[in-house]
Amino acid sequence: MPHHNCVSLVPLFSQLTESEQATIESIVHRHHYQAGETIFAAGDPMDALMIVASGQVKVFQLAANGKEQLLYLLTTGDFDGETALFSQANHNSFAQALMPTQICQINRPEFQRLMQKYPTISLNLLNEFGKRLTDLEKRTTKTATTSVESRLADYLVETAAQFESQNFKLPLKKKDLATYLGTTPETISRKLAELEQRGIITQTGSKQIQINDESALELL
Amino acid sequence: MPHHNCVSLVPLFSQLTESEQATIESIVHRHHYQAGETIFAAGDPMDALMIVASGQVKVFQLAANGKEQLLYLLTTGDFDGETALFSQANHNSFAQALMPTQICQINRPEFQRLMQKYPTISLNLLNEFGKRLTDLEKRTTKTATTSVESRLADYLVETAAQFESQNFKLPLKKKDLATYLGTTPETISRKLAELEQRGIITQTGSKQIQINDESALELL
DNA sequence: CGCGAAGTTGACACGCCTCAACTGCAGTGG
DNA sequence: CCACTGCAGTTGAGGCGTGTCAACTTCGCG
Repeated sequence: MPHHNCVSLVPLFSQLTESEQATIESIVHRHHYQAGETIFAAGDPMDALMIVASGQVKVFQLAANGKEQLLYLLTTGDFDGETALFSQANHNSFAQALMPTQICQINRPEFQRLMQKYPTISLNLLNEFGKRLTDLEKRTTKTATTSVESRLADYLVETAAQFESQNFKLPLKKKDLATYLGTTPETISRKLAELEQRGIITQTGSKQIQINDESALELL
Repeated sequence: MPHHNCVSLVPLFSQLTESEQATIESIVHRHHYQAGETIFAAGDPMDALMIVASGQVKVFQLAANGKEQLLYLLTTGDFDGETALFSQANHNSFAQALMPTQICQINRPEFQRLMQKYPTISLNLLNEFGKRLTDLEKRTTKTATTSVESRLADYLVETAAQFESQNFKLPLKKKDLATYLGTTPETISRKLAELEQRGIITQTGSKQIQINDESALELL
């Protein structure tokens, strides 16, 4: 099996020359996970940056009552685990592979050396953090202030934008989509049925969605 | 009126020598705001780092339906506006002074020069971003998965920890506390009354809270 | 002292969660 | 290749938490 190149996938390193990237590639540790496997769990020591080379990873937290909250869905080129690459700390979330997934890791000391050597990396990291903060702030506001219907509509519009198509397949199980939107699978099911009945969307296959009236979705 | 020193207040610059800090202090722009005044609004161009020298600032978003979500409460030494110190962008939130407040600002180009000159600043910034992300992730999970009662209890415990006392004054109006916790003033009022009736807390004065049974609060 | 904002309390409605039963689908092994 | 099993998704009935609206009280400040 050919080794997937991780480093070149990540915007984090994109300003570096090819030979610099190759150097980094050589200090990376590779792992493979099967669908359903746990990559890290809350409480684990956080000592490496994790890059998704291929596959799909869900990052989530568990509340005290056992309820799950999906925080991020990582695909090729995404990374996580940076939050405590500076100070020693433990993970406060879980990461689980949703399909066969290749992961590359760079452990803390090595990553810190890289940041010192190539200051552009910290700038990229800062930018990425900024994006995530902005995104999370928006999500927090949405979940706290609007109805499930709005949030779902919003999600559909955003997802269509990502796929650049009004007809797409949900990248998540409805169960996971529910925890992402802060609701339950039952409610998702009902709201989708309602949107379909109103003619705003059509559910062609399982997870296959066709948006008929985007403007209707946008005004919630 | 004596100029408050901003730079030395902020952990961001704490590794620098006094003379370096003094240099930075000299390029800072000062502003004064009265209670209720808007510091920036969503849509404004974001071109400066804002440091709170004294006073209190609330940072919030407005949802499409007009509802408010309190994101951060900034006090002396806190800063904001960094998210787009790298790429040009607009604010997506509002900032409003809650009392007479001194603000120091460093605009983008100057801040960028500083970061180049003193790499320690970007590391500190990275750390701060990490903390905020972790905090926001936790809050998102809480609001999405637990009841208002839990969230309020949690908030009380955390606030008591900050004040290092079981008897403290809420630093916010209940109205704002409500938007922070993703609920309404009425519900806050009722839940506090309920906690008091259960003997878990006592409300001595307006906004004055006395925690009687912290462990009861902790298990929601 | 008096005004306006903040906070309280009650009645009410409704969105959404819960629980449970049923259906559909995919993977597995006989 | 088809039954078997288990999980994903659907649908229904019911109840609870919390938002809403309105009236009243209290607080804070000029």
